[in-house]
Amino acid sequence: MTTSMEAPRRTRIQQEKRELILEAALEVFSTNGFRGSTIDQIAVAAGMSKPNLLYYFRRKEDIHETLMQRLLDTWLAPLRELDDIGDPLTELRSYIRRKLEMARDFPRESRLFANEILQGAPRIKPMLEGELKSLVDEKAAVIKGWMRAGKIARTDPWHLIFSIWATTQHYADFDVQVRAVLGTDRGGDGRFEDAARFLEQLFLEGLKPKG
Amino acid sequence: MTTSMEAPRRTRIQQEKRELILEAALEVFSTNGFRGSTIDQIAVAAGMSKPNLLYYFRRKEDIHETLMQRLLDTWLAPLRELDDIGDPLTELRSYIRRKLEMARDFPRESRLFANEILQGAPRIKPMLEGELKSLVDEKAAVIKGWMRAGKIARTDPWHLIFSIWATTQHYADFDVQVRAVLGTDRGGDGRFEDAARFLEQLFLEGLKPKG
DNA sequence: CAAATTTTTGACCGATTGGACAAACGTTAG
DNA sequence: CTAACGTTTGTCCAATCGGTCAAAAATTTG
Repeated sequence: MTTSMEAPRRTRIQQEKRELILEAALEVFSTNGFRGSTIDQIAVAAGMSKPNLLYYFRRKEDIHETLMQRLLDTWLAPLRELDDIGDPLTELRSYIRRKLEMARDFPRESRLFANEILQGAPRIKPMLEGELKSLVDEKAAVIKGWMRAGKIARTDPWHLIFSIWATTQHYADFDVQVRAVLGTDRGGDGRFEDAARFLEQLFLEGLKPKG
Repeated sequence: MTTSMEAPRRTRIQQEKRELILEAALEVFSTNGFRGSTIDQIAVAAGMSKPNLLYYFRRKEDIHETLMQRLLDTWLAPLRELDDIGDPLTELRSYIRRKLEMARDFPRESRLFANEILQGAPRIKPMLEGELKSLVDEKAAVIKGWMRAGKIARTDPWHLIFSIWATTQHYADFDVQVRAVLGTDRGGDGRFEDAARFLEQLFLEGLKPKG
């Protein structure tokens, strides 16, 4: 029930310290990118010495890779949950809400992913072309079904998914800009509820004035 | 009519070489980020030696700063053009189209900007809180006027602007992912026209099925 | 307890980095 | 031609980088 082949067989201390390092590395990598981050920064953030850190992860890349693998699992979970059962518009609305909640609750993960993609996805391109494409194609087919059934308006399902990704992750990746533009008053904690309300209207009804 | 106080007084060679360097630096910075890029990479891309490059820009930061200043001018031009004259829906539609064209024609500039914001905008935060906020607030007021006049549906103008930024720049910043998901067939040159059609429908009519 | 094992550290290494500098080279004006 | 000025380069440097290693310290095991 846990996981997987080839048991890592780790001690209690290894478990804890590796977790500590990954937490610190998420913070550092997500704000400085891979090349912009140093092992020393991560070690300091994790409260240990550089050689000590390298005792748990032999190479800088190993930390990044581990982080990336974990990220991708949780990151695509909301899309996996998009289901054919239930009302299409409700289904889409909760997908948007879930994605927005992830941007609010896991902004560092979002930025880590954005950094990787921005730089051409050197480490995860195969996954994008394989696993991700399959998943999106599958869900696009579901959405197409809804369109054929007249449940939602006809459009391009792929670009629809892109637009949901873009609008929700924007609040994590461009957080500094969003805060700066909204100012201290509107840029406070309420901005995610405002965003949720806006996105719901945008995706459901668009901007055309009602009758 | 050109510009500004404190004349740089540059020779013809200086003009040309500085331009060459900035072009090369845009390429390198936009794909590797500031810290991830080396002066040597830029020098090679510009076809000159590292000391030679440093003759034209004394520090790595100077190149980045110059690039950033130029970027911001052209980057906000479409929003500045958003005008109170003309039909609101048409006005918004052409703003979206212009932004999407910029993502298509200047993806490196978009990625350079995204890199800067992702890392907390250390170099341009004052500009975001000052110039950018003023501009957005001004345009938000224009949009609010349209809403009061019943020309477009009532929503949050700020988040509307964010969503336009997010959806259009997505095609530059996340280009690798978009291509990977669409595959070679749909990921070709037509993807920007597909995106334009989709975004137009999304922003005008949303997803609710017609009658 | 003591032996075996795991964890931590200080010192160190070669490679790369941003940048300095003087000497060489090219260009142009008189 | 030549002096003045602008351009280019090879060499060098100190700092930082990712990573190694042996030895010390802590922990677990018997």
